[in-house]
Amino acid sequence: MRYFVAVAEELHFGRAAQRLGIAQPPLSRAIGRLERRLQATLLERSSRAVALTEAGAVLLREARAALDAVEAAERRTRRAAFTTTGQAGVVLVTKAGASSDLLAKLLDAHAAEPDAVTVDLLLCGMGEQGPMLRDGRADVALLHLPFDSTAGLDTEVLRTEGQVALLPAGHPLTGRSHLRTADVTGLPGLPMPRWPGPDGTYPNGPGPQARDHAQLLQLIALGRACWIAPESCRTQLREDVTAVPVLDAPTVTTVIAWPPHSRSRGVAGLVRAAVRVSS
Amino acid sequence: MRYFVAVAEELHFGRAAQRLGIAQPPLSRAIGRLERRLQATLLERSSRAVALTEAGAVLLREARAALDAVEAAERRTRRAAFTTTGQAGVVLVTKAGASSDLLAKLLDAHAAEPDAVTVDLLLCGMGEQGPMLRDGRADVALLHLPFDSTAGLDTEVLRTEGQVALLPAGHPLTGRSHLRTADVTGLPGLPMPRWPGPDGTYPNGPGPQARDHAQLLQLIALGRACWIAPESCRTQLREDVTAVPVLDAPTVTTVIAWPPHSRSRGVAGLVRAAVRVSS
DNA sequence: GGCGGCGATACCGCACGGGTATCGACCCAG
DNA sequence: CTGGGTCGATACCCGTGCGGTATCGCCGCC
Repeated sequence: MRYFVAVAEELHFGRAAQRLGIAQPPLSRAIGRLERRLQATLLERSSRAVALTEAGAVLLREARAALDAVEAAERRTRRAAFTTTGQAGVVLVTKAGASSDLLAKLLDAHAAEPDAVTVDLLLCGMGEQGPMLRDGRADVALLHLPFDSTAGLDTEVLRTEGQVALLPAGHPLTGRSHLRTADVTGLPGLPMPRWPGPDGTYPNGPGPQARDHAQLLQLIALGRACWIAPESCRTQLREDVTAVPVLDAPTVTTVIAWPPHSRSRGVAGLVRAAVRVSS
Repeated sequence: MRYFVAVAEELHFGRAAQRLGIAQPPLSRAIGRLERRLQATLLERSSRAVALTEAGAVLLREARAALDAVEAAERRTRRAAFTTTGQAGVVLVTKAGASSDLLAKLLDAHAAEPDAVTVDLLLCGMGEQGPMLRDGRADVALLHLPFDSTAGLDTEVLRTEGQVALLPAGHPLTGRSHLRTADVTGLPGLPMPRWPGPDGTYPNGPGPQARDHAQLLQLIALGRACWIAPESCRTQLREDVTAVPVLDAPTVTTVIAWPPHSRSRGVAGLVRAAVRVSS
């Protein structure tokens, strides 16, 4: 299955074999065997190009999920065995820099519980929490609707908040008590920065490039950019950046999420602490 | 992994090997290899009994999910390949006898769509829809909250309804315009029937045994039982069974659900038809 | 203390997965 | 039109791994 996913992604047996660290002939045979076993034509080979069939597309989706599941099984078991203390640790993943105030309260409250298990923190980029939960690198996540997807996860809502515009201190708009989205998009000289996607490349378009929150805040402080972010980011602002509420920006909901089948005692305890802190 | 799940469920190498159709020594070695590969002690062998360790319990949960995922991948791919028409069929699973009016409307509406795919129906017992979706025997399900769990599934609400008490025609309570739960529990001579669990055995206690809806209705008509069911069951009632609203019974919500990663074109079309029909 | 149940170990054979060499089909350039 | 180059399939060989049978070691129990 790993083999098939590699070929389906590369659409090229040679490159796929290279990526898998094996030679090309065994790969061809493995795919052939898989097709015979499933009684399905997965790939259309036309001697110059390789294309996915309908059934191949189905298998690609399902196989990715299945591979994630076995990877998760391995990783979680390894971790469970490694923490020999009897208390299995739990890995909590969240976007770097998001909800840090809530996170701190959550960790404090949880550590104070009598039966608290060890919590390892894992910070990631935007939208990577889902895959992390699916393949077992993490057990619980903090997500932010509507940006992250909770598909396939169990969740508890922790808080909802409005958003604020981040502007250079002293900018004319900082005198206003509130703004609308239209006020801060297309400001001359204050574009929204571009973020790198999951593949590390920046989208085309105007605006400076920012790799993390520190760079973003510095760009704003220098008067080269503006941004819209959840209210709670105010606790992490520098003095030379000002926040002004944006009334019509979408409300941000912070939720704690976990894969439904892996609700271990450790996960359950952390979730309980989270809802208690947030209410 | 299949081997480990078998051993973990039987807690006995000999029986597990028998169930797997292999001899006992290879099974012992396979588990040993797995433990070495994961660097974890999964089972506590004390020469007279086998017990799960903490890590073993984790792996059991995760391995079940993983095995379901690969089984689902195999099944869905086979089905996608088998329907050679270009249009991949979709399997819809629901509890036998539940929401049959809505189901009929849904199937009609969907069949009338221009790009409708083939829909195969699969009827199952109570609470079996989740596993069916997980291991690929079905692609979409009709669930009924709060009885079924939607953990790990994407859903759309189709309708919510109250519940009614099913009583023999002519019973004194059928004169009332509405009832409360307490009115129908513990009625002398009219107990709630017992249903077989997933393992096929009946729970202990009073009340007659009923294996399906026809038996249930007959028991009610004969004045030997009563029952509480969603309102929509009225369309399937016999003349000798009367329905009376129960005000404080929990509201039943019918939802259409599917595994989030497998939202194929066929599934999406069926869901669209469902929400259109229900609104 | 001997017997029986149960998991682990020893040893053997086959079959499957991987590697190298080569073929056959096709595109393209000259 | 033909030769080189690319790419997947095939042929053949080898080693490892998995499964089977026989047996051991341990422990509870009659």
